[in-house]
Amino acid sequence: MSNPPGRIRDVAKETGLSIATISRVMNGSKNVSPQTRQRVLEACERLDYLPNPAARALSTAKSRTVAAIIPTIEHSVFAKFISGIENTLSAQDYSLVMAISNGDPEEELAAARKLLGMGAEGFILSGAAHSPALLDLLERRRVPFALTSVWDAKSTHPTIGYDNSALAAEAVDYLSSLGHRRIVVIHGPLSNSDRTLARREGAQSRHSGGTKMTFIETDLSVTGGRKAISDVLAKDDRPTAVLCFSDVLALGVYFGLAEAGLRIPEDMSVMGFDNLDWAKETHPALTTINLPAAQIGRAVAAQFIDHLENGAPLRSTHLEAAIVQRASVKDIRGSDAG
Amino acid sequence: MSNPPGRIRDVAKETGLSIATISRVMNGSKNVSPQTRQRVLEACERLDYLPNPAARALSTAKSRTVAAIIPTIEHSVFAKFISGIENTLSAQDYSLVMAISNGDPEEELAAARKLLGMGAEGFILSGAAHSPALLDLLERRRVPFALTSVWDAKSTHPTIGYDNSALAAEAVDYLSSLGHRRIVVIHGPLSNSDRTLARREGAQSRHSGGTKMTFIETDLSVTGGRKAISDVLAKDDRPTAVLCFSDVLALGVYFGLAEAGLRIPEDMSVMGFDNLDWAKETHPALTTINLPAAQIGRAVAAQFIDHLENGAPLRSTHLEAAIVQRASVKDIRGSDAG
DNA sequence: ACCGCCCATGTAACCGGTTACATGGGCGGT
DNA sequence: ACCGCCCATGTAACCGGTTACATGGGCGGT
Repeated sequence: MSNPPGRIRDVAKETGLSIATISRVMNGSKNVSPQTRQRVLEACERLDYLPNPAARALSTAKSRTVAAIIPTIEHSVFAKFISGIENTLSAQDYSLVMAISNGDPEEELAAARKLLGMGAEGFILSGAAHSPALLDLLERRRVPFALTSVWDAKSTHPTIGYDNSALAAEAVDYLSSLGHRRIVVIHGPLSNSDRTLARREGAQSRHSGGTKMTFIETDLSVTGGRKAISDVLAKDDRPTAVLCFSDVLALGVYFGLAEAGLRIPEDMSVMGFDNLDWAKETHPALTTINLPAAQIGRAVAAQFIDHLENGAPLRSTHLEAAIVQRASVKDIRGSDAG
Repeated sequence: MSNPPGRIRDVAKETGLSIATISRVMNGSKNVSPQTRQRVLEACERLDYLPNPAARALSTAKSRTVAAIIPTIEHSVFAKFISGIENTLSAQDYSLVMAISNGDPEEELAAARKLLGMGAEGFILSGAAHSPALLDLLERRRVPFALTSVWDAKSTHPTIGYDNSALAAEAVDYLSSLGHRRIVVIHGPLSNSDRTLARREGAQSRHSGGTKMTFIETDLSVTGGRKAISDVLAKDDRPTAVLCFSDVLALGVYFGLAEAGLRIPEDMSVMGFDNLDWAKETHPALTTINLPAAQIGRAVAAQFIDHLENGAPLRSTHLEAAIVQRASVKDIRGSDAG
């Protein structure tokens, strides 16, 4: 029957009403009599009518599309983040268009142009560092954007996330409080990851007194973590604890230590960052920092909807992240006081 | 200057040309003189002009939007798959809209309606089993779709992926060939996952002769794998090999065996399915089946583009998946011939 | 020198919605 | 009984592109 998808004029014809009334029903306008509404709804059902989103977007000048650019989707933290965004957006009939930047500001800029060309009317960016050309582009076009997975009260742009620097400092404090004085920090590439940089700076801020801290940069992967720990083991001065700025790296450390015949936490303590699903299942269970990735996704998406529908300003929002104490860090106070 | 985003009529005014010519330049039509083209391009640059995608979609009746529905994005295999789709699509200025069904056909149907309402003109579905209402909906609206991560020559719909049943059978054959006669198969929920079901049936098809096979259904997570293996260890009749229908489950088995003080593969062999990034880094390195997730994503996206642009039919495509032999499976021929 | 064709460009209709404004029927208040 | 207001509904312009068809200038062939 309706070979080309039903159009609003078909529904009007079917019901004997005008297209304006059909449109009012579809948009939940109040000035429609209940009988008419009912009649229209039935006709829509019969004709399988779905309003054409392009036509709607054109006449309302609203695309109901939000863009997100993430460095990678293969890291679970970002997958959860995207999933949180997607859920919240689609519940309000918004679409998400996303792009993957591989952490490269130039790729990010190119992706943003594409997404703009797809009608995105809001941008969810990851991290605090971006090409000035990108920020300029968005500002010139008056497209709102937010920086996520970071929280920085001093930023001139809205930031929604946690305080990477403070969390890393907290992790070091935690290890110190349990008597660890020789700590190796393993982290992913600093280039193009301001979040990693912030964590490193936070850790470094605790680099005082009797604590010796060494930083190792490696690939952000299980492989990277494993490589890093084998380098550590090759040297003489072994740390008592390894702090990884991602659970993925910690998993590599687990395998590296297992291969070397070292036990966690008896021979070496290991702490992660992320609290991925499996972190509680490792052997021993991984002590880590719980990052609320899905929650950030939901929060930022909700803010965008509120902004686009009601003009509510985007607000910087600090989400809590806390240490989850499990079994991979040992209290070595007294036993090894040096 | 251009507070509202530049429109095609602004560019026309700026260059003294008509909107038709501007449109021709933007679409790469051949009948435009080089000087004019140049002049238009410069004006577009100056005015920061990007064609309004809604207007374009409305007048061409093409949204350049493809939908993908996946059961979850938190499993790396799907994250890679989506990433493959997204890359290929965006290179041709198509957008991806995606939804997560949690493996529930009703949620999938609801999501599909939303995505249709967002203008999707092609659907990438996961697995072979879907609500009849969904298939009916898509067929009635003449929206093309493909079933992915499965390959079934007998399906009436295009399937793009690997043969889950054959791969599982191959895995069992491989274990048998190394002397394993008591095999436990650990898999995720059968309900709503025809892919898991196909694998189970494939394995079962080898349930002949002297091989004893036991199937355990659990959550598709590290936790699930760990729970399953601890149930196995609690019983008397221990298997010589554990085949997991996901690397994630295998990781749980690794931790469960480590906790029980059992060594892999000396005390028990473990085999996975997926070949996730970290599989080569576990200790011992995991023998598994390499599923070409990103490749499927790229292949299906490329087919959709070709279909939507040139009318090329969607073709069922069989992608190779092969066993990756690493160190987690032991050859026990001779040592334990019973 | 002139005719005709081709190519670059323009005109205007159209895609399918939304919404400001117009219209008119019915009901309440006097 | 009549007036006026309100509410349900309709008319038509508009959003910003694309494209079929129209137009006219210049060049090549005779």
